[in-house]
Order: sequence, then C-alpha cells, then structure tokens
Amino acid sequence: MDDRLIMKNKTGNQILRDAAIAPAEAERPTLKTIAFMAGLGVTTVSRALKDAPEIGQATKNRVQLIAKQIGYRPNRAGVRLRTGKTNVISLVLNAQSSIMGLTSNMVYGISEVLSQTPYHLTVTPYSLENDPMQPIRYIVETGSADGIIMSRTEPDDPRVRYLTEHGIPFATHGRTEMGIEHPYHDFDNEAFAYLSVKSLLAKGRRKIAMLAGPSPAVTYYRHLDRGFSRAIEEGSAAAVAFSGVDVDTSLGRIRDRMEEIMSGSNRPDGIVCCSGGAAIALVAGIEAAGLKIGEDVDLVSKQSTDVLQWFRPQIIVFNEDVRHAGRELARAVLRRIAGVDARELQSLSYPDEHELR
Amino acid sequence: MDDRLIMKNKTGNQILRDAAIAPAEAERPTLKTIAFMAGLGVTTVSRALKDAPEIGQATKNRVQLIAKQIGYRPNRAGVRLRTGKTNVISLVLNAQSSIMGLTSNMVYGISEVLSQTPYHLTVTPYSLENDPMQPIRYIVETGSADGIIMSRTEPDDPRVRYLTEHGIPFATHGRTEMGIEHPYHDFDNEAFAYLSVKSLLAKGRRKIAMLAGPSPAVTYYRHLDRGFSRAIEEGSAAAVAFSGVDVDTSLGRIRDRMEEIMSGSNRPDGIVCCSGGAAIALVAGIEAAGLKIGEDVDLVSKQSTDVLQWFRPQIIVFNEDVRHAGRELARAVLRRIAGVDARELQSLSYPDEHELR
DNA sequence: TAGCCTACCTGTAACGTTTCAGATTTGGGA
DNA sequence: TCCCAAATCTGAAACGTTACAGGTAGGCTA
Repeated sequence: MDDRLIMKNKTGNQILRDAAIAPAEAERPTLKTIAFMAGLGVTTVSRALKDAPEIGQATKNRVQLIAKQIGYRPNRAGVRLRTGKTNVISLVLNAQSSIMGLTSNMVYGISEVLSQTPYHLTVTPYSLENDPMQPIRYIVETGSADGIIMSRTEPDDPRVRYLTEHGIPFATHGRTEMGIEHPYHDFDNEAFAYLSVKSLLAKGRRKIAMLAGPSPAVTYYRHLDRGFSRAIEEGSAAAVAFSGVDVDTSLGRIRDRMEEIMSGSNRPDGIVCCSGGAAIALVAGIEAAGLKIGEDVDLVSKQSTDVLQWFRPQIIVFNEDVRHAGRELARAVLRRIAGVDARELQSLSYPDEHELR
Repeated sequence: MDDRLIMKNKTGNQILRDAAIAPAEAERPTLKTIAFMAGLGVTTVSRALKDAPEIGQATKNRVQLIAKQIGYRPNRAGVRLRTGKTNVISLVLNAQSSIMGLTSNMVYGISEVLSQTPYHLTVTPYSLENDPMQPIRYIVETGSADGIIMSRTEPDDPRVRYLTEHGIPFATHGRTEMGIEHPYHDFDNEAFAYLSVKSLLAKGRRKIAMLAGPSPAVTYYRHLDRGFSRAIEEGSAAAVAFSGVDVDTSLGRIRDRMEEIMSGSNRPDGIVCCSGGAAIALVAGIEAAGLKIGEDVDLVSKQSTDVLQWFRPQIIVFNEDVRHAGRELARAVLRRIAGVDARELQSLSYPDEHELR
C-alpha cells in the first residue's frame, strides 16, 4: 500500500501528507479556506478583505480576524490572472553603470519604498550594445510589470514615447525634452556643473574642462553643458575641451587620455568630473603627468558613494544621493499607477556639497 | 450611443476598442488564439508547444510556426496558477554591502544567466538590523520564487536549515559548516588571506594585521582567519590584532581607528584587508598617521571593482570576480531546480592577483 | 396585504494554463 | 470482415481570484 494519505478536507482542497518524509507541509490558505471557516461564500470573503461597502461590519471583522489568524496571503498568480495586475515594478538599467554603487543604491532606495506595499521589484539589466527598447518592449508585450523605472534617459527617448503611447506607467531617472509630461526624478546636473565651475573660479582657476556624459545622447549631458557654459561665461574663464573621453569610457583609457592631455601645453587648471569612478582614473592620469591635485590643478567631482574624499581630500565633492532618487522614483511610479497626474510626479534634487568630517 | 465598440473575435475573447484614444490595443495571443488559427484544441496546442510525444510532427511544426508568427508568449500568471511554478529567482541580500559595486555585479551576473531562460529576477534587500530569516520566510510562505540566492552565509545558517527542510532550491554565496550539502559558490578567502600574508612576508613584513569580516558570524571570517594564521605560522611572523573594527564598520570609523592604531607603538607593518571599500578608508587612516603605503607599511586588499590600483598603485590587489559569482550562483539554483544533486553545484573561485596594466 | 427598498450575501463565470480521462482515427492482424 | 492497438487529438476540470448578476430577508410605505 502507498504510505501517502490523500484526503479531502472540509474546504474541498486536497491535502497530501507524506507520512514521515515531508514536514507536515501545511497547505496555504485561500479564500475558500476562510470562506469555509467563516461559513460564508468566497465572494463575500474577498470583498470583506478589501473593505467593500456592501459587507456588514461584523462580517468584515470576523473575516479579517480569521485571515490574520491563519496567515492568509492572497495568491499573486490568482490576482494577476484575474485582474491583469502584476504587482511588479521593473527596474530597467544598463549594465555599464555598475561602478561605484549607483545601481545598488538605486535598488535599495526602490526596495525601501516597495517593501511597504504589495509590489515586488524585478531587475532587468541590458548591455549598452543592445537596443534599450528591447527590455521595454518585452515588459509591455508580456505584461510583466505594472510600472517601469528606467535610467539613462535621452532628450528624445523612444522608450518614453513607446510607454506613453501604450499607457504604461513609468518613471525615469533623468528628464527628457520631447514635450511629453511624464514622472521623473533628476539630479540637477546644471546646478552641479555651474557650482563646480564657480568653486574652481573661486580657487583662481581660469582654464576649465569637464569630463561629462556621453555627448548629447543622454539628457544630463545637456544640463551639465548648460551649467558649465553659463558659469564659464559669467567668470569669463576659458573652457578647455576634453575630446575622446567621456564618463562611459573605460577607466584605463580615461587615465591614459588624461595623462596625455595634462602633459600637453593647453592643459586645464581646473576640472569638473561627473562621476566618482571616472574621477579616480582621472586623478591617476593627472598624477602620472606629474601634477598635483590642489596645486597644479583643482578637481571637482560628483559622487554617489562616499569615497572621493578618502581618495584625495583635495577633491571638491558634490554628493548625488542615488538612494533617495530610488525612493522618489518608486513613489512616482506607484502614484502614477494610482492615477496621479504626471506633472505632480516630477522632482529634482540639488547638489549637496560634501561637508568635511 | 457609446463610442466604444465591443466585439467578439473568432477566439471568443473580447476586444475592446477605444475609437480614437487607445492605439489599436492589440490583444495578446493565448493558446486559444493559436488553437483557433490551427483548427485544434487548446490542449493539443499546449502540448505541441512543449514537444510532447503524443502530438504528430506535422501538427507540432504548424503550431510552432503559428506561435512564432503571432508572437505567442505563455501567460506567466496562467502557468503559475496552474503549475505553481513562478519562474522567478529571488536574490536576497542585505543592504549594507552596497559599497563598491558588489551588489550590482552580483545582479548583473545573475541576470546574464537568467536572460537566456524564462526566469525573472526579483531583488529583496533587508537591512542588517532586521531578521535575515524574514525575507526568506516570506518567499517560502507566499511561494513567490522557485529558487533563492542569498549572501552573507553563516557557518550555522538558519536560512539554509529552513530552506532545506522546506525543500526550496537555493544557492548561497559562501559556504556553511553545518553538515548540510547545498549549492554554493564561494571565493576562496582562505587562499586569499594566505597569499596576502605571503606577499607581505615576501616584502619583508613581519608584524601583520588583518581587517576581516564581522567575527565569527559570517563564514568567510573563519576562512580568512585560517589562511591568515597558517601563513603567519609558516613565516614565523607576528600577528597584530585589530580590535573594534571590521569590514562592516563605517568608513569614517575605520579611518579613525586606523589612525589611532597606526600611531600607536605596536603598529603592524603589513595589513591584509578583505574589502576594497574598507581599504580606502584604511589608507586614509594610515596616511593620517603620517605613514606611507609601500614604505612604512604594505597593504594587500581584495577588491570586487577595479579601483584600488588607481587609488594607490602600491596596494597589492587580489580580484574577486563577483559577476562571475553571480553567474555561477544563478546556474547553480537553476540546475538545483532541475533536480541536480547539490554536491555537484558547489564551486569555488580563486584569488587572482591583479596584473598591472 | 402587496410592493418595494435597503442591506447583505451568494453562485457562476472568467482570466490562461496544464492535467486527466477519454474520444477518434488509422492501420494492421486474424 | 472485424477487432484491437497505436497514434493523435479533445473537452472538462482545476489552480485562486474578482466581477457580474442575482438572491434573500427584513422593514417600510401605500
């Protein structure tokens, strides 16, 4: 004889007990379980749990008590199948920006917010060689998320257009310039660049260069450029161009190129850098050229992880709180899903000059 | 009259067209769609798509062709509800280890593998103050993943015990010492510590200290300690203890404590550090004490992001390829889910001394 | 007394998939 | 010619949830 014991319990569900092997595999309670216990129909239970107006208060209390006692949790697959709601937010990012905890902080920030909700976070990285639209299309076509958070926003971003057309809630890290109102959170890169140049000017620097984002592809490049130019003009300083490198370049190449530039005749005496990772390679190049930070040349950099001030205390540092960005973005998509107008879900955070310990 | 047009298509599903507003919201094809197009029953289609033996080859070909042409993708909720399979792998990690791209590289490594499969990756961070069991229990109780990947493995890890008892596939980053065979991937920290001390000995250092993981809580602490002690003994050197700091300590406190220690009389002349982030603070402390790396004291560190050699070229660096760890762990859970024996899913990677450019 | 409203509750169907237990067809052997 | 097995295919049921269209009881009005 089989040593398994198959029985029907009162709810009609099957219990499968494996005599000694499986550890009393407790069956997960469903609406049916509660319905049986309360002597009600499943519909009533379903409604009672979501505080529907047509259910009596006494019933609601009773049902909710039972649900809590037996640890009922709605089956996500059931809900998803029936309602089409996935309770999933998808973070789509490119695998390049891994350096210096940008990704992790974003993930943590988002999770912090989602952990208070029924939403789960799925992460979908794509490599820079691939089409950024691909993961987006996949999510939309398979309906695998209720909302999307994405980074590396471009001025005329096809993803934004696509998602808007399809009516899928999303929030971007970074702004667009395409006349579509959508939720975003952005770091004020214009202010950063402006303030950076200002602080170099204050140190008496007059030939200033910037290591910026991948030109004009990504929106923040434009903002940096605007802030930079404005400050340069106001200070009637000279802008030195860095050709052949940007923040996406490999650290090794940044270092080499910097050594080259800083050994040349037209070298800048002040540099603005918009990534902590790049700044480190940049410094290596400067020092390889025999120059000293804080003496021959001053450096201002953005950082998203507390590290540059340990690296070279002379570097002027502005913090970008990516974790905060994550929280803002998560809140934005959630509220967008809830139907809030996109214009109310746009926020900016300002550069915060690092205070020395 | 209503300006919406509700019609039944041939499959019996409802199409809801919003005259001008919604952009031809194409209905997602289901098995039913294919069944209708092929003039078959849904059962046959379902089977044909998974190459079941009882379906004729001609039918299979036809069905698969149609499926491809109309871009059919199985509905995850349907599958999940029916089979209980979620097609989700959950990465559970603590929010502390954010520094220096550890988390991101892990995520990217895992995604790389999962992107070739029907699996999605969800990330569930928890803060160190919370019970590490909590997210695990949640996943098991709600059945929200088919497999789990987790880090910060402890010698006697309650999560490992719990998951094993419940028969949930998982893989850990790091080993346990509890007599349970389970899939893992680990960096050989014993070899790292051993080799590190060896290289310090080779530089003539004789008073050696180590900044290690949180004592004995996390397994890798033991491995580090073993490798360290063995090398110290073999080289008949002196081990200097670092009290009050470990790799979890805040960078600020590490710096301060290091300054203190390195200003004292019994300061080491060689240091092993097992985290790139901590190494940076450590260097700051050493230099604040007026000492020079490579002269007064030598430093060996592990890094998971290419940064220390730009920071101070004098630091001896061993790389831990966390992205590779992510790939290994993902492969391990997947194969575990497929029923492969746990003992075949245990792997180790070895420290790889960083080659100078 | 009938009629009707309100307050509360219920069964059935459906979402898309897989499994189960057949049903149908075909070909071959007797 | 008949029957059986093999090869294909099929409908119904079920997973857990919510939406829809009722149902019932009690009280109130006319």
